[in-house]
Formats: sequence, structure tokens, C-alpha cells
Amino acid sequence: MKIATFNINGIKARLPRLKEWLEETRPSVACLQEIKSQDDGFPAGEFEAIGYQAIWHGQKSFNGVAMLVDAKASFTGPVEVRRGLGIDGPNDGEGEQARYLEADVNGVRVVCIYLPNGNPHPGPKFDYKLAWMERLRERMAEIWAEEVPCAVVGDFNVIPHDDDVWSPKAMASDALMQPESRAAYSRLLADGWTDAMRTLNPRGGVWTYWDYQAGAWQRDHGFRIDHLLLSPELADRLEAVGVDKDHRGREKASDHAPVWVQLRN
DNA sequence: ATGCCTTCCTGGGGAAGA
Repeated sequence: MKIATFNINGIKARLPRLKEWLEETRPSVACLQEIKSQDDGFPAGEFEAIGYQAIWHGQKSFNGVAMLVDAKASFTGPVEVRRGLGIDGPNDGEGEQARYLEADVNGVRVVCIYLPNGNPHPGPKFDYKLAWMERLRERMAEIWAEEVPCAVVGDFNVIPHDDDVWSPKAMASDALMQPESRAAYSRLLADGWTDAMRTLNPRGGVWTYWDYQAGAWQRDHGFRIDHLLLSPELADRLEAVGVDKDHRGREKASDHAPVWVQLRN
């Protein structure tokens, strides 16, 4: 079973690139973030046509998450378990943002998250980020108590270590690498979850995001913020992880690259 | 450095991203 996460930065603008990636790499489960689409604008038929069954949690203009499952490979699901964490956005009266989707796939619980960016720091958006991370931690503890194999994947918007970024100095004031952001991420690992990429690449130096600006891609000025966290049962099945880096270099690419984990059966 | 680029929503230019 191969579980992938991909912040696509707009499903309408990215549809040809996204379908290309699915057909070339054929993940069993693909968790998407920043679809930037309302529920009724989601192109489910486009995915069905290439053998993927989808569920989605959309929002106008911003955010939005989705989960695709390879029906051609006879994977069952996604059977939705939950959408949203029940936490309002940082602006008064805006309600909850579309950032969380949880479903069962072949007996594995898959959680797709788009964690708040938190910039500028300090401020209400940063406070929202930290509150969201604490709520996520609570939900992960609930799933842990169910003793179901689980992968929590997505755009965490956290650079866990200094060796996960091209220049810690250049990013020092960013919400992605504030000590509070890192501490909240570390608590998830301390709870027993395994960072799949870190486990197989303990020295860092692997990027999943390159900014559109300042020639970041050409200069390899990237960092790692897209993560795959595994419950103990899935960590025991960890076989390989990777970044589909070449997809970042294509025409009309997202600023994130897809990241995946291969699990033994 | 309120910069750089890209998307969305909308038909001009602002918000958001990281």
C-alpha cells in the first residue's frame, strides 16, 4: 500500500498535472491539500475516469482537502469517518476552515490535513495554528485509543529541524519554524507517532516545498513541511519513502512536490 | 524589503500562501 500527500495549490489550475502524476505513480491513496474549490466544483468525474474514487471537503477560494483511492487496484474506500476538527478560523465569525478529512481505506485509517500556516508571527493566525495543532493532537490520541492502523499525512506547515530547510537563518522569523510550532510537532512524535521521512532519512536535507519566488526551485532553496506520521503498526510495515521531485519542475507545477510512503502488506 | 510568484475571484486589484 502506497500512501501519498500532495499540496496541489488549486485543483482547477492543477488538474492536468495532478492526473498525470496519479497515472504515472499510481498511489493507493492520495491525500490532497489546498484544492481551493467549493464542494460542488470538485471534478470527481475526472478522477473516476482514471480509476480513482474520491471524497472531498471544500471551501471557496482557500484551503480544502480531498482523498483519492485507487479503485483499479481494488482498494476499498475511502469510507469517510470525519471532516473538520470543530475549531473556528482566526477571523471573527468565519466558522471552521476546510482542513481535515479522515477516512478508512482497506482497514487503514487515513487522515488528510492542511495545517494552518500561522504567518505572520506573532499574531492571531499563529495562535490559531497552535490551537489547531493541540486539537489535532487530541484527535490523534482518540484514534490511537481505537487501536486502528493509522497514517496522518498532509501539509503540516512545520519545518521540524534546522536540517529540514535550505537556510535556517533565512527562515528564522517564519511561523513554520518557531520553537512553539516545532514543540507541538515534537509532541506528536513523543506520543508515539513515527515521522516516516525522518526515520529513513535521519540526517535531513530532503525538501518537499520550493517557493515560486526568488528562483527558489532553480537554486534548490526548499524545505520539508509535508509529512507522513505513522501509528506503530504501520511504522512496522515501513518500506520506503520518497518525494516525486521531478513533478515540481514541470510546467504549471504546484509549489509543493508529492511525498509518499510505501508500506509492506 | 509592504519586493520576488502563483492562485482565486473576478473582470481590477486584493488576499493568501510560506
